[in-house]
Amino acid sequence: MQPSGDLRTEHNSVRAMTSEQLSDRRAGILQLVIQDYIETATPVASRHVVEKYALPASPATIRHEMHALEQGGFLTHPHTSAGRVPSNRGYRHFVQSLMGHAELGLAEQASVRHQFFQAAPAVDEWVELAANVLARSLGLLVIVAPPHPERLRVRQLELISLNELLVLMIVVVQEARMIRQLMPLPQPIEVDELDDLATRLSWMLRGQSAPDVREAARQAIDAPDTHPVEHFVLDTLAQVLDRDAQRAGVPAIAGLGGMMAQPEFQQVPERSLELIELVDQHAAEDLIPSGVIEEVTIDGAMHVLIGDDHPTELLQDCSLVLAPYSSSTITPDSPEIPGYVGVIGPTRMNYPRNIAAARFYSQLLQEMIDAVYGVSR
Amino acid sequence: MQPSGDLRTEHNSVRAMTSEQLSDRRAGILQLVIQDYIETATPVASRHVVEKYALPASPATIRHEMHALEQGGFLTHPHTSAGRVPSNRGYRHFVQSLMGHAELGLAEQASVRHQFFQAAPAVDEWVELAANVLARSLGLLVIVAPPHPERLRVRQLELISLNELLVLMIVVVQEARMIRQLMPLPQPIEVDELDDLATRLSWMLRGQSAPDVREAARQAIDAPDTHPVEHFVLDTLAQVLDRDAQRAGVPAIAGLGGMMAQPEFQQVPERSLELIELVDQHAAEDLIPSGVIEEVTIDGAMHVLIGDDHPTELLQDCSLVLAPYSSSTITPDSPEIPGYVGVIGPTRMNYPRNIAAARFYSQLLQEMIDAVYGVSR
DNA sequence: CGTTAGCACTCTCGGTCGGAGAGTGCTAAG
DNA sequence: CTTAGCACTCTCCGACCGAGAGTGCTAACG
Repeated sequence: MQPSGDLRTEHNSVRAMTSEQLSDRRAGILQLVIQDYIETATPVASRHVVEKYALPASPATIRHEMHALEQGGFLTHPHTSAGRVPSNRGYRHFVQSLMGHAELGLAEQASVRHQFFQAAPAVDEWVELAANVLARSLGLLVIVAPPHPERLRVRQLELISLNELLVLMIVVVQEARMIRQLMPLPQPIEVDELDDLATRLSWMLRGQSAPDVREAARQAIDAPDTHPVEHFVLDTLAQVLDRDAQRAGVPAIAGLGGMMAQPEFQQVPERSLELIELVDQHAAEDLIPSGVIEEVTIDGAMHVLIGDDHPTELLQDCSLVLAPYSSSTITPDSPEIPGYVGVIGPTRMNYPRNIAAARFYSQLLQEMIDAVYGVSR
Repeated sequence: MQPSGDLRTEHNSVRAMTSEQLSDRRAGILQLVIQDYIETATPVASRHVVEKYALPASPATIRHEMHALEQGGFLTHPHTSAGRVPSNRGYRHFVQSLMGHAELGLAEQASVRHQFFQAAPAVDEWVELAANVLARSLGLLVIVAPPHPERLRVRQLELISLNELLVLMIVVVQEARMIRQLMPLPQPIEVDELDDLATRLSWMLRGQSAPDVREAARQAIDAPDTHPVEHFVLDTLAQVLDRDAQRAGVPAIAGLGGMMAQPEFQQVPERSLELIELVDQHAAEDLIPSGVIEEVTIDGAMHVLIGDDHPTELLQDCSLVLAPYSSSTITPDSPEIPGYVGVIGPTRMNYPRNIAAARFYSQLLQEMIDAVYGVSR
């Protein structure tokens, strides 16, 4: 799956706009208003926009247009005598039609790449790094998840005796992850015997996943001449494979600080508190609705959820930019749940920049993973 | 080092109190005021305390005593017509002399133990778990760090060929940690040769730490008949040992949500924001002053820092309970930096409970580590 | 001399009021 | 269609006020 330039927003099937196409000027004004509001976070007044952008029209005219835009549902104003604020619909139209396609600056791209090549070459590290760097650069909440296989398949098994009754099990799986597990034995075993067992199982299990291992464990129980520890090891291995398949996909979350510094969170303590609590508990599943993850798994396209698209009440006034990516190791017999780069911020977020950034980081992560894990022999 | 029941607070050498010993009644009132304030977070009035605790005296009398306590520096009041609030000195006296010795309830102890035995047996997991469970139970910020050796010593080395030019290096160190490192090779090497190299180096390096490995690398360069990859492997190994010694001690932080829910943070957005930012960046070193860590490394005793003991301005109105612990694997030739369980909350924290909890968790962690890693053969 | 009732005093808190400022919507003229 | 003018509305902010809460002081009492 190649991250496509294609952009999905919810509601995009609903072409409610056909009835009232926006004139060029009107669209231009909408764009200016949205850009200005994104920048200043204050309702934008007709007069302000005229002066700031040196429009060839009077405030009254602009007011007229703004009024029309409000009728169309693209703008609102918080009270009679305040400037205009984009509505969710306004943002949606902005993202779909008004805003151009942006890329991250080359200097920034280079600097980010540099940091990634400095880091230790492990997916977890990259994911963590991506979340931190991106969060810092955007000042928003960033959630980055690694792609992970649905099932892990054994590649190599090592058993290291720590003492008579304690063994360290190391499993290298096909997907180049590594799992370690301390294993207290039910009965002692000789070091030599343990080594033999490890090499034998390592051969036997190559390419197998949890269900296969379970099957092997069942057979080992029936076979008369096997060491009792063998069954125990197989059993533990199966458990560990399952457990780690779960754990492989845990996302990194960063940027709570920047997020809380956004003006929309300064005044609403109880909403802030909820959000802090979610992040504190690493509850990524509550921050990114599972429905979108499913869609993304199927179509692999970037998604932008704006405002009340969001099912969680907590994030009513927030938007989510989600850029999925997969490793190229994906094959029919080892299906994979894609990773993603998610940016969460107030609906008043810098969409062009955030979308470009999420796309760039997701592509970079994909590249990095492919470069290192892509070709296995 | 056994976590001792001994309790240190800063300033405890200063016996400024000798000049004015508190009468029994006065001390009792101080205790009531502090307990009440800890419970309610509102300034406590003379009348309130009389009614709530059915004191055999009138509000006026209590007022008199409170006045005296204020003269002595144990209480303050925020403004003329508010109840009394404990001062830092008041808290300090409370912790040192007034509050009794508390233990965690047996039911809670059992439940926590249970959770620990459920978890995967790895120090990192325990540390993470301890931070989460404790934070949730106290509703405060909790920082838990694992003890970690100053130097890592090699126990076993594995080299797993992923493809022609990419090798996964796995180092098991004496301290039962495991390090993995992906290593792009400067030139290809046969799989058999790689296996040989691994077993040979594994023997050769057993018990050695980074400086020794560096030395070995230097010798390998001079020796004429060694495969050029050998030097490269040794070099990487030395780097990795150093890097991981750093990384081994990273603390887990949890409980920001509960902390921000404390009334003292509801009204002060900019202070909250700073704190959120520190936690977001995992800046444990800014939350726990390094001076205390040093002291703790030397004397191994619990410490309680109250209010302006804290050098960081940010935590002026906070207290820190710090319970250090070490693994028993510590020997003269492998010095260890102790781990700790730290609880940070407003100075108005439940000291007896928090101290008991920190002590219990630190002892539990020590037990767990000793049970699994203590005896190595 | 310690204790207590009484009372004046002080300060916060919440609500109301009013003026300044900001923007809009409407209207009528260009 | 555009625009100047103007009335209207709503927020924001500071001032003000009264109620309530608690203290500190004083004087009387056992």
